[in-house]
Amino acid sequence: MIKVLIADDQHLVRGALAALLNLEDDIQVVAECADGDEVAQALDDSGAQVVLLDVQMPRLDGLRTAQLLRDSHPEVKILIVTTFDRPGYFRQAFEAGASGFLVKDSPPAELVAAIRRVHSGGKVVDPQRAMLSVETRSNPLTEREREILALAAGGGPVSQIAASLHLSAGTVRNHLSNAIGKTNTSNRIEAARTAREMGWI
Amino acid sequence: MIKVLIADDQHLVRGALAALLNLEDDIQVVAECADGDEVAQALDDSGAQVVLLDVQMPRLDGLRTAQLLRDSHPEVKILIVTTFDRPGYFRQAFEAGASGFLVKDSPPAELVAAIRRVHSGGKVVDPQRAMLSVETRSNPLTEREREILALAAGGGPVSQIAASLHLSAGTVRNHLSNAIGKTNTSNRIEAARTAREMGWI
DNA sequence: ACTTGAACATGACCGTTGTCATGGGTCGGC
DNA sequence: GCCGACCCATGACAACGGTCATGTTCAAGT
Repeated sequence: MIKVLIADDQHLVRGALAALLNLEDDIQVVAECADGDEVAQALDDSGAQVVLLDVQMPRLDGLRTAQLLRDSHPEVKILIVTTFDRPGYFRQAFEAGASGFLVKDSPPAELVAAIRRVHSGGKVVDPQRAMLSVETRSNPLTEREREILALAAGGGPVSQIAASLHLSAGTVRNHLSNAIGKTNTSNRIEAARTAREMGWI
Repeated sequence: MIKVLIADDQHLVRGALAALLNLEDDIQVVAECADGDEVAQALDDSGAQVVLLDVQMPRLDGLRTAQLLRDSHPEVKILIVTTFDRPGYFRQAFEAGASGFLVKDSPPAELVAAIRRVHSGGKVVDPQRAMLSVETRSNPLTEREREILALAAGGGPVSQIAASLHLSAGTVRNHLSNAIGKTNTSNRIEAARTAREMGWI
């Protein structure tokens, strides 16, 4: 019997997934969490062997939760589930020690198959995702551009970014302009967003 | 036995909800759709009595689907389900003829209760949502502001908006400035977004 | 009839933003 | 050593965006 913990902030989805998995003879949902920061405690109480983590959660998201569990509960297998298939999520998931990555678009059968494979020590990659990830070119942004773009994502004015980096405003604008060009966007906000989606920052 | 149709673009969520509902003795999921434009056909084939519509769907979203079903299948009860509880969704759902509105944060028991109540001819409103909806002030935007804001949402330059309305660029900017003030935002894009979320456009 | 207030339209003003041309560093290959 | 390629930094410049002050129209209230 495979003991599973489900972490998803949407109560309905959480319950529905539990119902789905409990239909399987060899799978049992032993705990549910609405946020990442409840997972560690719930793991100790329930003794789950596989953890299903949704990326989007209010306080502690799935990716950071995975990082923490990797240290505190290294024996537990982690399966990341997400609504949006951004290349950045995919990369970060495995860097955070996850054993599998699944999109919520996948058929239910794939989820149960993934849980079994992960439980037996294997890795799970949505083949469609893997293809897309390969063709995603590696980061074309320079160090400075990444740094500035990350700050620009906060929405603050250029002058503030410049001040915090001890640069002139013109320099910051220039780096942003380069980043905008490289991301095929037309302003800093879109540039920051797509860079994040591509896993470049 | 209550026959239910589920429309949700995420395969996993769809299957999980079906599993959850099929656990109930008096409820049976007879059809699943990945998009709103499949619903009418699936309804004819399955004879479902209650339709579960997710708001977010790629081609034909849940709200528009509800509008169409209201005419083509007036006897079918509609339950709108959504991830994000924007006041606009709530209002539009009932204008589109839905009998119920539920957020995916609700506990699973509330979903089955809602299906039973809707099936027996009642209306279902998440009490928490109803409160929030009442306190949402009615549309503070003027006719012109709404019109311009809707165009601005497309992201086009001011000059283009001005041309399509036969106005000067300055006038358009002025209306946008007013709308920005009324929405407590700091640029046209945010203003358009929150106006849409509030159901003002 | 007069006043008041709201919605609309317009142009001026100024800060912000993105682009460009330029120059100074560093690194690797010829 | 020399040269080209690359990254970084900077200021000039033009375009865009939001705010403001002003003027007009129209409907409601007095």
